[in-house]
Amino acid sequence: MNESNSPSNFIRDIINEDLARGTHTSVMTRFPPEPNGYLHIGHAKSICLNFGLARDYNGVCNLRFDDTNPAKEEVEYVDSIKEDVRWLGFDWEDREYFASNYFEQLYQYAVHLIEAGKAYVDSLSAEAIRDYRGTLTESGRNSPYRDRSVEENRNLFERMRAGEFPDGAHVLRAKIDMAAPNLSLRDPTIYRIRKIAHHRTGDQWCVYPLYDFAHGLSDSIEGVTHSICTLEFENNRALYDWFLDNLPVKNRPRQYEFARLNLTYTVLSKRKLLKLVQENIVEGWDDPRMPTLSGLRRRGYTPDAIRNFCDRIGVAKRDSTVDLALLEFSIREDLNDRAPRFMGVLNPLRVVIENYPEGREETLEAMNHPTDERFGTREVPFGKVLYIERDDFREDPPKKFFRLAPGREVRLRYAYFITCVDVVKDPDTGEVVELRCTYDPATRGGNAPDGRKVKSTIHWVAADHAIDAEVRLYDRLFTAPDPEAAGEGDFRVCLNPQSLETLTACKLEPGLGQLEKGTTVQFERMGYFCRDIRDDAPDHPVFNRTATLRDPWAKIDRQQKQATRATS
RNA sequence: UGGGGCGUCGUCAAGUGGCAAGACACAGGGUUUUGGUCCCUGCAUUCGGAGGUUCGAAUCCUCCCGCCCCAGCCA
Repeated sequence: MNESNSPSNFIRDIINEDLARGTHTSVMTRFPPEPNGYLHIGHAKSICLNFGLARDYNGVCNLRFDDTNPAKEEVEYVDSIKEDVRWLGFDWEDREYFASNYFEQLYQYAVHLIEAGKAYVDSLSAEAIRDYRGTLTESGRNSPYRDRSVEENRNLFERMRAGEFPDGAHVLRAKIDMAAPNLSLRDPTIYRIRKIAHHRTGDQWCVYPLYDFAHGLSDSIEGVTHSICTLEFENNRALYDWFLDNLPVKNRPRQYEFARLNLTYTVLSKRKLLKLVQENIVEGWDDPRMPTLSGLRRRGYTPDAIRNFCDRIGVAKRDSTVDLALLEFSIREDLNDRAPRFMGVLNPLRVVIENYPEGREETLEAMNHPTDERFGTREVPFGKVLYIERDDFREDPPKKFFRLAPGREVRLRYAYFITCVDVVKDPDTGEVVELRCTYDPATRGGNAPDGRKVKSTIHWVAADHAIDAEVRLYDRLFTAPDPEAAGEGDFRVCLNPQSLETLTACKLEPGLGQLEKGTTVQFERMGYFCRDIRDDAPDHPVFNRTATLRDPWAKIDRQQKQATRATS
């Protein structure tokens, strides 16, 4: 039955059993976002779970917008949600539903409850209702309006719908048990008056159902079999069941809860993400530092990488926090296979090849992928003046530094061996501004006929053909593994000041000029970079760093620097 | 102090009475015209703790400890 390579989990166990026992003959799930924000990587977990289950069990998964609160919801969000789910690779076909489609049916269900003496109109204020609810350890008290007659309740509820009362004047409550130890059973509110236009139903309604009432019944209306939500709804399950038990429903869905995704160095709550956007801490919902799907997309993440990540993290009931390194691993793994290689110099250092003939130019052949020849090859221009990465040269090379240094020979990738013969510095600042090198013409293409080896191969770009570009180096948004805890409510105290470093003087090999927006490539030795879809212009290429490559040298370098700091 | 959940490697996570999968991370080594990729190797005598049942327990029982969720007319 399970034909995918998605790992098993407790929900699959339940479905297997339901199918084996004949409780269900088919599976229907649903992804039920509230259109009040953009989707993030945590939603991706839910999407992959729900759509993945439908796919593997030959069932279907509906997309249903849980739009019962007109005060918070907007069409902008429904549009972005659809785009993101589609981008992730899932298809809800014609099953695009809205809880608001069921408002009339839901209203009738509420009337049914009233007529059965199981719901009443309460006229207590919000504060009074809270007061009457009791506490975690003390039971609540019945509202003085709890025993209104069916007639009176029906009449009042009709007039609520008709708009006769202002917001807050009355609510409809389920009559359950004010002494229930489970607070969600203490006569929960199921309808409130909200004289606000709804993004889909306009001003057709001024009473709106609450989540607990609308959700399970919407599941039932659609024929959902397994309604999967996150752990914080476990207490609500009793209420979910109560409505289904007390109303004449045709289908009987069951709710199951799994642990929501937490990621280190990341916040994943819509409220907090909204705050990052509203306070301009980031540049929008699709800022490449955001864990939103639109942000990850703009960063250069692929749907495959995200889906693989979701498969790897599993589905269970215990609260957990996944290491951000696993997400990074997933994108590197995917991009390693599919990203064509190029050379790009981020922090250029000018190099003049002294023995290379003045005015001469040649093109060299480079592989577009080191192990997959289907990517083919390309020509890269070479000349007397080049740029190399500033980090690839050290005047006083520390131990284990294999790259260029005075007197040292390295290989220019796909080109020649060069040796540094002189260092030119700015007379005022002492800054290295140029390297004078010699090349060995016999090493064209990168191999020495005499078999001699070099310890390092570095990337380069020919000065005369380089294109100028802006490159944005992104890093984690927070410095603390748990930004929520670290900030004690204010996660802004642990914002990473280096989460964005903009480099404006980058030199890229000419082939990169034609690269389509939104495509991700590897700048050899530097990482994966995605051509920006928003700020890029023909005369102003912009690249976003998707991820760095694994970089053992960076670690060694850091350790060495720490060691010298400790001894001095 | 009420109710609902959860505790297996640094982080995720299999395991459902027969003797601790896998992944990431980490640490070594090999290959390499990316200090990338790839390939080897190592990494829980132990499953929150203590008792008990059993020939045998992470799995069953008892007690204890810890963590999460619930007092919106939010979802």
